[in-house]
Amino acid sequence: MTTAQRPTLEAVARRAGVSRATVSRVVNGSTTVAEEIQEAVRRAVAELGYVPNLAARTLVTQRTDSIALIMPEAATRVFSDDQVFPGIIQGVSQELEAADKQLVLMLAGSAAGHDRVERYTLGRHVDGVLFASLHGADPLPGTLARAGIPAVCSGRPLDDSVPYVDVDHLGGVSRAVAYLLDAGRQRIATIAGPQDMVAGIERLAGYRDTLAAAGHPPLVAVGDFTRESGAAAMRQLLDRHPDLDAVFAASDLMAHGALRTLREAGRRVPDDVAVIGFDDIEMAAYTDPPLTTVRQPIKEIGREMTRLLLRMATGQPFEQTVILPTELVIRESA
Amino acid sequence: MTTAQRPTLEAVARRAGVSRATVSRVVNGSTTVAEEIQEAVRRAVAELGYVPNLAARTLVTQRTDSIALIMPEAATRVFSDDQVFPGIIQGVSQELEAADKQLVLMLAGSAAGHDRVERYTLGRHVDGVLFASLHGADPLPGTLARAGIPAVCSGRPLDDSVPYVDVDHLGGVSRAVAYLLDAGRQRIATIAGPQDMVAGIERLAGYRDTLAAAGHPPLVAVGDFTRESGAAAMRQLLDRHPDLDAVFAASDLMAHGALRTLREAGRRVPDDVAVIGFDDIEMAAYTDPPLTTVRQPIKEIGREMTRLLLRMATGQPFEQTVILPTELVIRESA
DNA sequence: CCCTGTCGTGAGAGCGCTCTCTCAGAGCGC
DNA sequence: GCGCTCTGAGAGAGCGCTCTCACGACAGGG
Repeated sequence: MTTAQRPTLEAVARRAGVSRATVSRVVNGSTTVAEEIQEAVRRAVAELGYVPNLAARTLVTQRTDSIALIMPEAATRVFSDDQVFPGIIQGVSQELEAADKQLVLMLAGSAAGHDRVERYTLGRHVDGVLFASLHGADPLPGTLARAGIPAVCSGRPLDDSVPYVDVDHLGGVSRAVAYLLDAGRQRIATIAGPQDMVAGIERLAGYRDTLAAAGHPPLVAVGDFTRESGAAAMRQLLDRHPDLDAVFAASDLMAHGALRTLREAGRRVPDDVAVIGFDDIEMAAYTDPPLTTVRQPIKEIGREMTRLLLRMATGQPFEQTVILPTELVIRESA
Repeated sequence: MTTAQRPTLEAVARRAGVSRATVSRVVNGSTTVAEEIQEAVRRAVAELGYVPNLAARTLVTQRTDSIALIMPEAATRVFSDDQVFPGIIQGVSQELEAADKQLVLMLAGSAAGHDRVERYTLGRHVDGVLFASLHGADPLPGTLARAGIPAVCSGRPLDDSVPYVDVDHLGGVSRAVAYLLDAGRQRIATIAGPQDMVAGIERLAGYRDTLAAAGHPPLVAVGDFTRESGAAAMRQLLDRHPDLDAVFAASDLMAHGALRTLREAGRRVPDDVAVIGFDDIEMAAYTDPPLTTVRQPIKEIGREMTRLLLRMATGQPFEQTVILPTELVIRESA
């Protein structure tokens, strides 16, 4: 334990022959300080290797210069290989880096974990809170909003309590289904996601609407975004509708599971059954056959959430809703 | 902005009819306070919804109760779908939660990002630093160690400057290769990982050693842990050694790429060529055929790193090195 | 020439907490 | 009954910073 006492403002001030206040002004970029004094202060800072003590600053400014990113640890989507998790983090991180703020990551798994998150965020230990893939109707965003703590969700919160960033699920799904229809597919089924998550709900709605508009009946099985659930749902669909000739899966992972089931059932893809997924994860290009899918800009979600939050935190005008575009990526499965 | 003034120690003290010091004692779990007074204080805390101001506490205790996890943003391994990243975070997070500390996540991509990490960690804004998959010979761990700031790496740092946690690469690889030998494979090739990363180096060494001990010549191609590189390396190997009958790939992603190349080349797996990967990522169970691979306990790495760091930070005795076991998972590709 | 305004700097008061030091009072031996 | 130790609680000093306010110097207008 080297106890090399770190230099304080005081030390810098003495060395530069000015007052603490002046050093503070220079360090924080005030323009009202004479050029040569600024120079002297900066030299002293460099010579002493001065680094401001954030705790002391926080104590008086009431800013922490850090924001929390809350992720539900248990959520299937988060820790499987669908890359939503790393993608969002990466986006958030980039945007925070530009703003010179810190990222405090909290995985809220257990009930105890949730309490901890609540204590920490409501205790104003961060300047704002980002929620990634909310599970159901968590009251925390609303609570934070009421406490005046900026918060942003990814995906529309069920109670509309805070601003959110989401992708155009409906548009993406609609394009995917339209593509299948254009290709002459007659019996288009879907493997839907969990119906307590916005992504699950919206993607199913998009499927229903587009199909209804074309006068086709919906063929629905429900999964939970995982491969296993996709494989199981596919079996169910084949049982109930042996004549289906296309499937839209609400996640690439489920599409992957479906692909396996189809192969086991002896159906050729895309000849017998066309398959389209959603997400465009890394793996989608490497399935057999490569997966046609709806790409969503995950990293952008993280970035937009962060931008929105920072605007809220600094009192700038901000939108209640940001919707990012999705895109149909054509490969070989459809 | 609701400016509901948050209650301070002072307020709690007044309400409970005691001094600030006593409230502090109760809040921090000192035992030298009479039971009924503790009770009164706790009631006041609950009634007022008091939450300690961490910044104020940090200012005097010099503890921040948070630790930094540094990840190289650019590293191929980190943001592809090999799940090393989420796995480590999850492990770290669980262990920190138990210790009631916060996780500050920093992605050090650019040179500017690296500077930022250095300033932040050397500025003692965290109680300790965790490095995930170091790239080459980063001097930062050593610098931190010299500054008396606890740090732990995943994988042996090239300069041995700080304690580290790693898995038993050699043992795992050795078991995999021995398994291939036992199955009567004669021409066993490897797709190695990048040779500037410990994981890449050690896994290749394990392959060489085991093969040499059995009197077989090494057949080596080098990749960078990604699918594409695995596919390319496999092509190279088939070109150079058309008679090979087994491949050990240093990552599942590369094994996946190799699988595709082998299929394109008309080789059957495992009949013509046996394939073994390393990592046991989620996807390994879903390749065609399902991948035999060496499992490494990623989440445990995160947990062990954190435990080690916390021990260092609290001045308890700690090991310089923790090696976690690997395990051969037999599926169908070998 | 004085008064007012402007600009740049310093003095000093806290921000909310912990921790040392002090002190009151209880218990006990002689 | 005196003085000792011991326990439990309070007083008060700061941790390092920001920010308001005051103040001196100088310029310009009356």
